[in-house]
Amino acid sequence: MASRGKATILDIASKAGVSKSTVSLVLQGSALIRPETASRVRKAIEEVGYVYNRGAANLRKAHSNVVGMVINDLTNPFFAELAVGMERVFQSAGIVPFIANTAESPVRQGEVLKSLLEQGVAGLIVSPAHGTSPDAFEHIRSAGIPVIFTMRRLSGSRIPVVVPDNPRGAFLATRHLISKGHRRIAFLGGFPDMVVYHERVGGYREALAAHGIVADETLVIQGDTNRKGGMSAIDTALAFSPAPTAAVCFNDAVAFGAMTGLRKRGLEPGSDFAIVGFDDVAEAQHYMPALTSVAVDTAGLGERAAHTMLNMIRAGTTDAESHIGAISLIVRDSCGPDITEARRTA
Amino acid sequence: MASRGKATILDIASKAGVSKSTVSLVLQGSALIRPETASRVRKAIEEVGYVYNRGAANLRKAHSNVVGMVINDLTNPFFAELAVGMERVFQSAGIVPFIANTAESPVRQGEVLKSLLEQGVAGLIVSPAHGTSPDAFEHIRSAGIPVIFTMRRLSGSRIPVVVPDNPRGAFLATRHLISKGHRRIAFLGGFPDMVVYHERVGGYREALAAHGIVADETLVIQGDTNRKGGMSAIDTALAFSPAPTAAVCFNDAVAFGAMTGLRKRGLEPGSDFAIVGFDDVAEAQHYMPALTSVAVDTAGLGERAAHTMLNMIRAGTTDAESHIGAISLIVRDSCGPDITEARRTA
DNA sequence: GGTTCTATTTGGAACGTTCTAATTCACGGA
DNA sequence: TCCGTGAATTAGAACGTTCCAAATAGAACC
Repeated sequence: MASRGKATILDIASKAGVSKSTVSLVLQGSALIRPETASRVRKAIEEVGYVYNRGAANLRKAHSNVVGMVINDLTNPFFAELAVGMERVFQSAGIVPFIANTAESPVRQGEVLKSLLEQGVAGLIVSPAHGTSPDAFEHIRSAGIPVIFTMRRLSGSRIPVVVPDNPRGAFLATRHLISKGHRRIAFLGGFPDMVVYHERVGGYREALAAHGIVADETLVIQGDTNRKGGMSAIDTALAFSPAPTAAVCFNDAVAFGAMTGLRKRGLEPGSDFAIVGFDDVAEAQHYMPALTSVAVDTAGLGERAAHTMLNMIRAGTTDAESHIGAISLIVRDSCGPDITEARRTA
Repeated sequence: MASRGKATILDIASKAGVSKSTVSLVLQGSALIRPETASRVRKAIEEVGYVYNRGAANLRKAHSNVVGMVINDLTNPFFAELAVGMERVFQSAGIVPFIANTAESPVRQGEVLKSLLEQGVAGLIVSPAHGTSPDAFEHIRSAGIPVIFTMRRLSGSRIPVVVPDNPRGAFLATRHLISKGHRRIAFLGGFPDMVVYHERVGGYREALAAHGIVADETLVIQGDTNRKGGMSAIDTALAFSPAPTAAVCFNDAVAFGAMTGLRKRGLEPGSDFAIVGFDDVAEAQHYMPALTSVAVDTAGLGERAAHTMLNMIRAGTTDAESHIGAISLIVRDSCGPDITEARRTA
């Protein structure tokens, strides 16, 4: 049946024999109205199947209850895990996160952002698409809407950031390979126009330097930060002579790709070539061989970002402390045993 | 600087020296207003950094431009792929999909749905959480909001559905194993309160019957539809005597779990035990061994669902044809070579 | 009975759009 | 001069909420 026009606060007011103001108060759980009246109103609400019109409310209220999560690649399970961590926090604060995917396209990102803004979001948590210009966000921020970057940052931007300790992570990963006896170690994936890339490559170089190994710049191989990028990067790496015996990968996706690439050439990851990943996605521990990776506490970062956002919203500010999350190296099987002196120089 | 109150249509009207009606018309790209005036207005819009208030507009307009995608498990890359397919279609129609995750919890799903409805969505594409009661959605539908189920259906519901041909997929998968010489074939994962489960188990049974194999009901092993579920299901399966030599898995996640479980017991998937998955997620072809799986054309299903939704919105109806997507078996390495008579009866 | 409280309830003006029904203006024809 | 026409613009009433200020009803006090 469902009458075409949806029920409004007015309908339920007349049904309950009170004024619209009273209904509004009940909806907001105000202590002002008499419990008895309140329950009568609630009953009426139930009966007509009323649904609250948040758009109308936001017209009067200062801010909405939705924050946007703008994510550059939803098919990377890493971001899904991040989203899940955030949702937990937001849920209990009564605010609803809407997730939008930009598929790594700045254009798409612009559209998505526009929509979210039109919808009147209270804040934005963003992992910016590759190639984003920083202005876009400064603009939003200076309009008074809190923005947090997560996992990626834009150079020169003053927007608060929640990221893992990338340099340290890459340092630990590299040091691990060195301690296993490797000397020719490649770095696979990523592009120099991402800040994260410099952070991770920086940690890698630092570790090499700290152990007196001269970095061979040809072993730093750029590429897409997904499986495919990993497969082609490992091909490039193995073409050098002498070839590297190990690689630190930009992230786990690249690492999985690199491992597949090794197998294609008849090399077994772990025993023939050591691989370390970054992110420690759920899949890492189930892979064959299980992937040694830098764990970034994804869900924790998500929660942290969500909390920070909550505080910004409550305080009505667009400023916040950035957070650099602790990382840890999870050693599994993909680096194999220590290599012998013979192989090292082979 | 950014003055606290955001600019409205009125501000830009006075700035451009026209009425608010004119501005509104310009915003909607009406042909009524003189191009010269239009560009003057657009200039003013640009200058003040005006952002459209869709909430206010929706108060007058019939329906909004957002549809909700409610997904039961965003960490399953399968759903991310599905979402990506939908987004492509919606984007070009000027409508914005907001994604929300229910983490397989009916309670969470209820909350998410409530929010979406309050936000005034034009439609809902839902992969219902495990344990959802059908009433929840009939309710929404009878309020005039188009709902489509995707990937999963609820028994007894009249809501249109976009799903792969599950019985056929399971049939093909099972037949493939039979043709390889297997006779004791398990079915791993899923629960009988999901319609999909019955569809897939049904296809499995049908294939067995078609080849004159008596189904052993103990080999149909229920469990969670994720990696962990797969690991425990394979354990259960191998405890039987005689043990099965092959398994059809509820989905790829279960298949990956099962393969990990096999390795834990020193069995090699492919050569020692044959595995077929369902969904053919991107990872399937990169796994070791590459997973034989039933491809469901994920992106295509997503596009189909989105198109159907678009039509429903435009036609103002809550009815639509259901769509059963064609499937195909992708044969890779996880079923190994044909088994010998000797092993079959071992 | 009149006052002053307190506890509830309510009217009405926003909020930023859209949309219908005017209004205005310039022009050509009678 | 007056009228009709059509193009361009506009006033003003919605839309469904919130929230301030004000109203109402008892109860308590003198």
